[in-house]
Amino acid sequence: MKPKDENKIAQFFQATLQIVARHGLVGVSMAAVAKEAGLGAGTIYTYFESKEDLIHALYRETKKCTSINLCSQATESIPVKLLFKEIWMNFLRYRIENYEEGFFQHQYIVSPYMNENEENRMLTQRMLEPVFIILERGKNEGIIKNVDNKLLFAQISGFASALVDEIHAKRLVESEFMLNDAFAICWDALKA
Amino acid sequence: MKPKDENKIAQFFQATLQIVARHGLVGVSMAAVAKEAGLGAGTIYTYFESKEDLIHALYRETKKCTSINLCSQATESIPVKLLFKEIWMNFLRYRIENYEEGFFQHQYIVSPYMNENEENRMLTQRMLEPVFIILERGKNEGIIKNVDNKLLFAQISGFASALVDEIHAKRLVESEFMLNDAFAICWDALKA
Amino acid sequence: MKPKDENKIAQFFQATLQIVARHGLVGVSMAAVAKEAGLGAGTIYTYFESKEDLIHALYRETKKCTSINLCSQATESIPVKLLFKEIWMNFLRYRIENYEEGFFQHQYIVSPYMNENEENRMLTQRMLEPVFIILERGKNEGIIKNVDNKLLFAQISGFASALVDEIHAKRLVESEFMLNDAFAICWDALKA
Amino acid sequence: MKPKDENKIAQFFQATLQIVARHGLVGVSMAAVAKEAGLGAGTIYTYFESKEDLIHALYRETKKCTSINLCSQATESIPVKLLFKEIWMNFLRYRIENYEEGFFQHQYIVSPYMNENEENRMLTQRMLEPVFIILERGKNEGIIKNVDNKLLFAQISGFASALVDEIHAKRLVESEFMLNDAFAICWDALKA
DNA sequence: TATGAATGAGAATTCATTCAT
DNA sequence: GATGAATGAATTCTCATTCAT
Repeated sequence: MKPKDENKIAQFFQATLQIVARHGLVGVSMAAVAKEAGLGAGTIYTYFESKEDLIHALYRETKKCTSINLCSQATESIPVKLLFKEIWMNFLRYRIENYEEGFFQHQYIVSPYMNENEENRMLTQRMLEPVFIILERGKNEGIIKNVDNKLLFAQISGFASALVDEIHAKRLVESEFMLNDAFAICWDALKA
Repeated sequence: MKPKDENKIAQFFQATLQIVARHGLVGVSMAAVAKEAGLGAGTIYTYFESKEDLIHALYRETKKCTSINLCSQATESIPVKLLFKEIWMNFLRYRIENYEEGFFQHQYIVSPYMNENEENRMLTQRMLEPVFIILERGKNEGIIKNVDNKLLFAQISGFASALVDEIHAKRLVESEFMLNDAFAICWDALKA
Repeated sequence: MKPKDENKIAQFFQATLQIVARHGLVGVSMAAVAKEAGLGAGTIYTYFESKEDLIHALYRETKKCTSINLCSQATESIPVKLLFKEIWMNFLRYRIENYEEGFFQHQYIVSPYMNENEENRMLTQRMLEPVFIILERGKNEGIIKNVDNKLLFAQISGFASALVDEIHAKRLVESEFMLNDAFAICWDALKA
Repeated sequence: MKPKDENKIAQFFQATLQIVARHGLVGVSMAAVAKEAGLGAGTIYTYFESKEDLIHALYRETKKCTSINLCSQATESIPVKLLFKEIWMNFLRYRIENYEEGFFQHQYIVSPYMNENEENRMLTQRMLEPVFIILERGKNEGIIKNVDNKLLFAQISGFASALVDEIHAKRLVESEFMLNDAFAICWDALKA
């Protein structure tokens, strides 16, 4: 992959995201991506070695985007609950705003692609660490249940995903009020 | 004359489930299903009109299996929390035992298949109703948060799915103890 | 082919004729023939060695039927024109009445089946002979053009086929009057 | 970029024509067409949407070729008989020279393809009109039988087809002499 | 470098034929 | 003998990838 034109890479990423949103990861064909991007099919191979490479790279890219938009303002001095709430709200809002990214990530994780790519599996783990650290802080302060972090995290992420899906499907209407209810549920689940 | 062998349907279902577990819904090819089932490729078409038909039918079948193993012993006289816990535990245990079924269902739901099949979309909704009824009972008794059922349900199902995945991936070890912790988390989330 | 049940053979012939009439020779599948005949697919193989065998046998059968219904009343003493007209009218009426037979024969002749079957090619030639004999008589009497019989015969058969098609398609309406016009055309073509 | 090569369309048309000539319309498989054309099977789909599309397009193409080689020199001032003879001879010679085209057209017409394609059915009708106009002129001048044009046309086309077949099969030898005999037969049939 | 035409392996499906019942 | 389920070769078509322009 020769980074001749960063702009084209972004075009291919965006095109792929759109196609996945419309037809799932199964619906991604190189011809479709090229058409959606308004570029030639052969051109994809100037920037990506293969279809697999494109998909894996897009996963890394979206992961990076998510993390950048997450913890930016968070500092250590804030009380655990407030810190967690800020991150939680940031995450929810980002996911709602950028539904395609999350949808793609989910399809990727659930697909054989994820299994084939050790690097991205580790990346996925690494991105959870900030949350694990907060959970540890909460446990030390005695305000979060003293159980396996993975249990707590399953609750956080599972609920968040299901919630975003409901909002995107318009079965739940996004509002400050509703998100506060949702956070209350999440926090009660974690609370010692 | 050799009569249509209802058993073969089960063989094809099982084969499909195995393939989905190994290679995802994308990995399902009629040739692969036939091979896994130890039968000829053409034979599938004696029992299913098309690949789509096979997949949709398998979804219906697994949904039926899940529901049968869920609420059987539950009666109205039991306290809400106990009733809910029984169903929750039944569900979790069934999903852990029959991981492939749940994995397939998830893949089906996030795939274009689900969208194409009105009947199965309605079936999916219908199977949630028992849980919604319990949530209503809990709200009436003032022991469950008085918020939109869909919010509560997102928590229940999202957490359960994530939990089952962690257990299947052996990142969490199944035990009565751990499941009790998990249920405590879930119930705290719902509790008023 | 064991002639256990002549009746079943007739059923398969009739079924094949119907299918060819509806979907052409291309539309003939053993399953379709069996279904139309109301018999099992495997049963066909009790009476015919293969699909090819069925088709070739049906051609022979229809040829036989045509010839039987053609010349029956004709005798040598009748004047050539009257004799020819009787046969011509018999043929036309038979073809109109039994359109499927003629349609099948045409499809057969035009298909690779005909080429593969020396026997049926010769049969086809043999059945023309009575007409050739009449043409010879007419030439000897000086009332028919003294040109190659094949030229005359191309006119007779080509016109007859096209005519039957027009009548079957209801672009021409069958009537004694019209058939007489048609015969006049045909005879003028042959007449010295 | 390699531009779409209009020449390849001609290659696929020619290949299809050859295969139909050898094995009939039934013998046309996309693999066979590609092989005969010396191109990849997938390439056909760059130029045609489907097998059906290829066949229908080829029919239109051959019809266009036939008509171009037919009436070119014909003008209104020529006597009906001469005009008709010129067209008739042109047609016969073209058909003999380009037997595959006519053979394909015939196979197409008697196949289910024709029925499925309204456009080509209408095209077929439209191409007959010039002949119908001549027949009308002949009737007005009292030199052609005053009967339904479709009857006259059945004679013309049926005879012509049968004649071309005989010549192609070498049962009749093409010669100016023979063609004149043949035309005499045809004209006598039409003549009042 | 960008393009999209060309390729052929692989997908779903059909169907003549066989064979267990 | 009759049946129709089972089979796998063959068919149409798709699509990741290559390559001539």
